Amino acid sequence: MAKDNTTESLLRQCADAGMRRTAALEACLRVLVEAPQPVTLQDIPKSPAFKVNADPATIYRLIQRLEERRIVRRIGFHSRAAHYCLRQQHHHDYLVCRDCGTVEVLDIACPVAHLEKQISTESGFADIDHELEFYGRCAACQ
Amino acid sequence: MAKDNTTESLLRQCADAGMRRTAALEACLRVLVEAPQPVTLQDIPKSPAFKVNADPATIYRLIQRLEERRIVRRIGFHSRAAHYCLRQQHHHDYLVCRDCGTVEVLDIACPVAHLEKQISTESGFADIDHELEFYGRCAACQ
DNA sequence: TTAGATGCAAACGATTTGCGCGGAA
DNA sequence: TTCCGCGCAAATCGTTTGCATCTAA
Repeated sequence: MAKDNTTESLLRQCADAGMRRTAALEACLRVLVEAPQPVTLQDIPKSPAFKVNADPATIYRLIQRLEERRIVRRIGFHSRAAHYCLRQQHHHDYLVCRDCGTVEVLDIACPVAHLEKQISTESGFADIDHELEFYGRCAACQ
Repeated sequence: MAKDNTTESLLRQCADAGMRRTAALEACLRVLVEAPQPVTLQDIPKSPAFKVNADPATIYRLIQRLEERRIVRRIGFHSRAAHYCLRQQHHHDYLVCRDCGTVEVLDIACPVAHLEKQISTESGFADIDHELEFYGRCAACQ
């Protein structure tokens, strides 16, 4: 498979936002498109979908630009490293094991999306989104 | 003011959980009791409520033990440093500015507490709690 | 007396930044 | 041709750990 449509459309979106079309950018986007769950900066070059060489600093700066342009979303979890996923994908909430760090994507209707507008009005904050994670001990760690 | 009841009761709780009653522990607890919002490890010794000298490593290990005993809760936000607050205090959700990092405590009934049991049943995870933050741009940063 | 706490200093891991070269537009 | 993006290397920052000493119980 060369470039699937999704990666291609993201690349166009990046170009429209003033980013140059480089091999590293394309590789990062492809990893994000194929990732079943949020990835860390170190995960990215390890993915088989990442077919070029790139310096960690380059990946860092790319993701930073993608985040500024609101193409990717940063997620905290509780690990030392930040995780990232595409905003274009459907919003998810997560279930994380506090012992082993396993992340599961929750398949529930997000229960708080409707609060954003209300909070925005009451607080004066703009561009509100949210992050919701459940933490517990997974079956294997109990 | 010497030792308010809250700090004193936490100290007892710690003793019951096998921790020794030390000056550093008491100072940490007092800072947490008085903090209007979650604090970082570096914030703790800067607080006027922290009246002794203590090494960062000591504070780190104290908070770690308090977290293991589930006396304090860790919160991610998106800053580099983790934040901590007392679990005994009423659970809160937060509104954070993505530009300046300001944290506001949200005064809303938490909309997801009731989901924890359901998620626990469906996933096999135990001891579930959650973290919910809204991110936006505060009035000053717009 | 003695297991748990502390201080000091060094190790770590994940970014984060400065700089000069190279390639997309 | 220009300016953005890249690799390389060094600097930061927030922990995290090893070890010898101290002290609450």
